[in-house]
Amino acid sequence: MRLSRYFLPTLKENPAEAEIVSHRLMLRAGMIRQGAAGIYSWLPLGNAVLRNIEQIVREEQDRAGANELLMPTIQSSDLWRQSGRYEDYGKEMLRFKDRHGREMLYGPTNEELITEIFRAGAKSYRDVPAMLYHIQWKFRDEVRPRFGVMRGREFLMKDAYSFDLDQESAFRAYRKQFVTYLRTFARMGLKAVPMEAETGPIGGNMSHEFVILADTGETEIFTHQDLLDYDVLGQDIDLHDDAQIRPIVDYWTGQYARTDDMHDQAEFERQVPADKRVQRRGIEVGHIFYFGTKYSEPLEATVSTKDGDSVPVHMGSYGVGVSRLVGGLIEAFHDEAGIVWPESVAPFKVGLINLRAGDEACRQACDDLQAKLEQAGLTVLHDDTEDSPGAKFAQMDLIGLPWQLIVGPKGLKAGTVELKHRATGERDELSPDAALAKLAG
RNA sequence: CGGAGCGUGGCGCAGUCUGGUAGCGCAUCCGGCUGGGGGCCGGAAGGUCGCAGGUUCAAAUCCUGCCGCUCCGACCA
Repeated sequence: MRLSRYFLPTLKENPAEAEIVSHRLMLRAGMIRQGAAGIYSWLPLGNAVLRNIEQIVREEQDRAGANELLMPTIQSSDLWRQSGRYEDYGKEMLRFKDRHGREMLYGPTNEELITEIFRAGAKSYRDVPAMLYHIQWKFRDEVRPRFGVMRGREFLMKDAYSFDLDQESAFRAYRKQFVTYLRTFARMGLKAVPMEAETGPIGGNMSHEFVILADTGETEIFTHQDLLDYDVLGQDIDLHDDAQIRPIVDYWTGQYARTDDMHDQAEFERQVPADKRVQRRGIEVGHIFYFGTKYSEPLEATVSTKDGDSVPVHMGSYGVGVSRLVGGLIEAFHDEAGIVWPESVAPFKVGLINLRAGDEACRQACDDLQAKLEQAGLTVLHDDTEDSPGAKFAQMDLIGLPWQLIVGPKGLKAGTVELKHRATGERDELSPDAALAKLAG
């Protein structure tokens, strides 16, 4: 992609309304534009990141055997009355009427709808266990939206739902998602820690919040260093084998990991040796629940057992704040100059900078490099504009692409280009071919 | 929902107290110079001063009402 043909309205100055670093950087990097309080348009650069995150979440859900579907953003009030939540949810739920006067709502979550879908399609114990998920926009009319996309009113969320014959089977589904979450966040380069959590308005009796580490995060967490060093991606785990995932879940849940509101200093010191105690800040990006038959009973989502009895299914739900993660990732990965994307979610892998757009040799070298990088399957943002070098460096640092490939007339005469690693600041002068080999390899 | 504050060109702000025909920096456009960390010179364009009403010879400025946005708190992915 040529920068001259890419809609990237970056800002040199800080917008006044943005207080926290991720919000500020997202606005400055031209990723989002606010439409109303807590409601954002995703500009091309922001959208690219959102899609990358979404894809990682999707791949890991698929890996866990969940089936993707897509439920609507708008729901009718009927099911919500059946579950009793139409009254409970309060003003956070955006309600309105269609032209026929029917009560509609913009879905803040989907337990009712998915339960109804399952009820209609599953009748027998043979239809469980089942796990369904979708990635869809939701709306919660927060009293006070803030922190940009981290606490917006409209947000993109992955929510998965599990349906099982009994509690033990439901717990297996829960463990599967638990490990899937560890994998999902690890793939984004994040350190995520599951914390025992209050269940909140969704209800139920087992729940973990997944908190990612970020120095600017709003939550204080206390935990054991070993959890942060745990390598889940390095293991070859069969998620469908409970014997393999159970020890992992037991290990994690056996360690001290609490947020400040649940923290007990004496208990912390008792459980964690002094040199392993970690007190850091974090952001909640995922939440998993087991809630049994809370929805299946009132909505009559039952299956028949082998004996011919009809029993309500045991359910769990598993959420990931996809759009929130964009902000969360920036909170975790930024420096003075701007964003520092982990490679797995970066909007482009390489920023190709032509320092002298008017120079024929530079132009040819850059066109050639862009073509070859793209042939190698790498995404490239090629700055082919007439801006001054300083402006180009500053902008490229701001948008945080992992690699900068810098081509200037002086280097070219010497047969070299410069490869800069955004995260470490490391620079290498090497031949264009060597740079290609390093990036493509 | 309680408390605080802010709405003036795309962005950041001054001007409001003390009414007199709207200004600065950045960005944009044109020309030239420059060319490894948001460069320089010259020229240009761009604003119903959030909206409505009122006071006044005259309102960005004073008064009333409304709308929007932000921050702190309570609440949440």
